[in-house]
Amino acid sequence: MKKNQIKTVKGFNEVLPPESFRWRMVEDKFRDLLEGYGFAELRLAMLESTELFARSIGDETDIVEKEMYTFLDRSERSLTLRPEGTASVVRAFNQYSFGKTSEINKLYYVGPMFRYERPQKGRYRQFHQLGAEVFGEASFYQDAETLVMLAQLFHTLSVEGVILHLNSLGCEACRPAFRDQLKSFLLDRQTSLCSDCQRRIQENPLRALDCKNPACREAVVGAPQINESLCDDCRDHFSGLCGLLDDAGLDYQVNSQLVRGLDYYTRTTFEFLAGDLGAQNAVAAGGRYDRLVEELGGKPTPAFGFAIGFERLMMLAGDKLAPLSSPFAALVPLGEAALRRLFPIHVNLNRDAQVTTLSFQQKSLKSQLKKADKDGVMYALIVGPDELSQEIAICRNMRTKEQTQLPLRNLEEALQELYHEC
RNA sequence: GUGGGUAUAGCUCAGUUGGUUAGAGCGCAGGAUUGUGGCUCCUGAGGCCGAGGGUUCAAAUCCCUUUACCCACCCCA
Repeated sequence: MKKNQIKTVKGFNEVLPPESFRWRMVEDKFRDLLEGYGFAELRLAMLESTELFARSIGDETDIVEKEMYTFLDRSERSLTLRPEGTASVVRAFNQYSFGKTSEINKLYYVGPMFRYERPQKGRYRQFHQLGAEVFGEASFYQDAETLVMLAQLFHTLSVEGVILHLNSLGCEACRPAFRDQLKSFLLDRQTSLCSDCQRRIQENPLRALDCKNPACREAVVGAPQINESLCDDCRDHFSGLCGLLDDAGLDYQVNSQLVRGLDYYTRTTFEFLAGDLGAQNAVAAGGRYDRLVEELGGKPTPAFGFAIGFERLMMLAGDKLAPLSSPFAALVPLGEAALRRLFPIHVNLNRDAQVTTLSFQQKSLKSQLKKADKDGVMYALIVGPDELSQEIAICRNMRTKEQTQLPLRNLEEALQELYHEC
């Protein structure tokens, strides 16, 4: 690395070949699955008004307090690179009045998110999420459909050992009472909590349940459980969902400590946890957020959504994907005249798929065949001065070493035919 | 923001108590075979030893500073 070499900024990792091919395969599978369930893609802005995230994610959350890329632009507006996708989707849902044109809206997105954190395994400052949101459906059937769909995605990608953790956070009817109950529980044990949790008692007491500090974990043993104070509606919603998951044969663990780092969730919340991802073990997470659309200025609209960490998904799925396909044949010209003759055939054949390779560099037969072998082609089509004068091409089967002659005049059609045969 | 580790060729890594011109494997290029791939053999290109400073006759090696990367805490997808 040269002294003045300019490099990517810290934590902004790029995806290079051949990894980029694998990303495309996984992304395509995600799109196919989601579109099969009636979702449509939204391609949204990556830069938003800071206020959007402060209002949706919650200004007491770690994300908003210390992890956002926030700056003033030349007009002194406070802008933020999006740290997650849901806020933007809800903003768009309201801005473009999706709710008025259709009862149910199912939307998905794929793209980079930005959080200013110390990078480590499975965590980057620019990372990518595959996410989806469903608006206008309050039924627990929707929660179940979405969770089963996610499990299907993992199955399609041969990702194993991912466990669904599930909880309900209640709604505005039952959560306030629980919060108060939890608050007084925590206040009694205030001195044994970490400083973060002491601060959280007032603004975000639920978060203390999820703290990983050993002292806090011990202190919250015996804390009031949210699922014991759910209202009847929330209880029915949660047990209805669990019943549907049982019917679908989808395993899950109810985890009453599971709290999301974002404030907007109500009722169902979940995480898909993977055993072999190290410390960053949540590969997908989400839940229901029935109040957020209204809080961001829209009509009251129930909603359910999730996001998948693309990098984390790739760590689980990456090496199980099908190998990359090879080009079918190598065109091997010897001399300028042969190259010139083969060029139009080459470009015509590659219109829809990579059928042929062609070197423009006048390399030796030996090195061209070497390259053809490395590329894994089925055939090499050799055309030199001798073949040109006889109007033929030598067609060498790279596996059997068998060589036949093809008329140069119909070479394009002959290759086309061979290609479609295999 | 807090710890720990690492930094030598495109990649993976050796490099002794400081001592001539810094090494291997893989990869890349060429040749052995004037027009036939994989195996083998030979040859070659490719390095400011992360950067800056210091100690020394002499530094990849010792000291200081700094940066980047990795892992963990934290947070989360």
